[in-house]
Amino acid sequence: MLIIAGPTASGKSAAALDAARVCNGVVINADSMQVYKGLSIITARPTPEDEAEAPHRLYGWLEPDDVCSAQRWRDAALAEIRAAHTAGRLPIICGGTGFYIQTLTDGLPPAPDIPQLIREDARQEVAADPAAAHARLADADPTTAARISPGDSQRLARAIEVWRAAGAIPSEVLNQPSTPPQDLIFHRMTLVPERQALYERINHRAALMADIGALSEASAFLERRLAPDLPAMKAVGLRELGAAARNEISTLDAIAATAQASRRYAKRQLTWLRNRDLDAEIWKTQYNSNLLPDLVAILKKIGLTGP
RNA sequence: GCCCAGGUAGCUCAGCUGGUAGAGCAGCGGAUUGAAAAUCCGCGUGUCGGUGGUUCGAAUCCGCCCCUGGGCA
Repeated sequence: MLIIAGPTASGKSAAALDAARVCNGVVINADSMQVYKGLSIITARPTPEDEAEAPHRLYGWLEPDDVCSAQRWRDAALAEIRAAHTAGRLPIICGGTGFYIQTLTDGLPPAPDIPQLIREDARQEVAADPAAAHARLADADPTTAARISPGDSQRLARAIEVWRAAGAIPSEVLNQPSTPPQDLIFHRMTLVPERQALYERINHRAALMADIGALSEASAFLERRLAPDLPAMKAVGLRELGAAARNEISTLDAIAATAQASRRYAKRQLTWLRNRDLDAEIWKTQYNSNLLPDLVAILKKIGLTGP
């Protein structure tokens, strides 16, 4: 199977679509926001026209108030990969959520299911007094506390909910070997555009989104009045574009804020790709060039397509 | 041509009476063990317009020059 990664706006989707056409593939989404319905423009999902050209999976497959997770995505992706192989198609994982892809390639240690009540309690405990929560964790589980910054509310709450749900400290619960799938061969490609060109592309794309209806998409989504801490509510630009739709801020300001948040996101992705995806083939790309010939050459080299 | 006001970080600007400079924003590096487009940690990145001078010492005082904005002609 093929994995195409890269920061936001690096051209992953187009590359994946090209690859799918060339070698009878099915594109499987590995983006934590594109999994939700109702966020197409804002998350730059492949268009219906794109989707008509090759099978696309795990795009918009969850309701907006649903909660995806690395585990959940991994299970679904593995099922899609098996299905593709059964159908004689090449699975092409495409997305910018490095953590999701890591759970696929490296596996994930088993962990307890967290009852909703425990999850909420843990969050409240951390919100009420982060320092005290961190201190309690440090008391029981110094190893885990040491790797979590006291200000990192998300990981702190996670550690506490595992602790509560499992009835054992996280360093014991999670310290089990993860098992990567033994029967899958991963061919990894990472698209890395030059930084300035990437930022320009991001800026341009933010303006384009507003032109093609991002404001009304955002306001329609926000009218659902979902809990603000649901994952889908954290899509870059959602709040800003919604505020512009309600005339609370100018469209120009919303575009600028969206572009800036996207640039910061892209920077974090690049950090991940640089330091985590060490066995990936790095593709230093330029936007004005046609990637297809290189892509075909690589696919042939690794035997994923005929002569 | 003359008179004002300015020229300090990528941007907007602070820097009192001389002791080789600091805020915000932007940016950069890193972490990432099941909500990751999330969450968190770290970092000023500088010919103080140029050039002479005064001084132990100049972003700061003085001369000349250059540039920008405004005003008067």
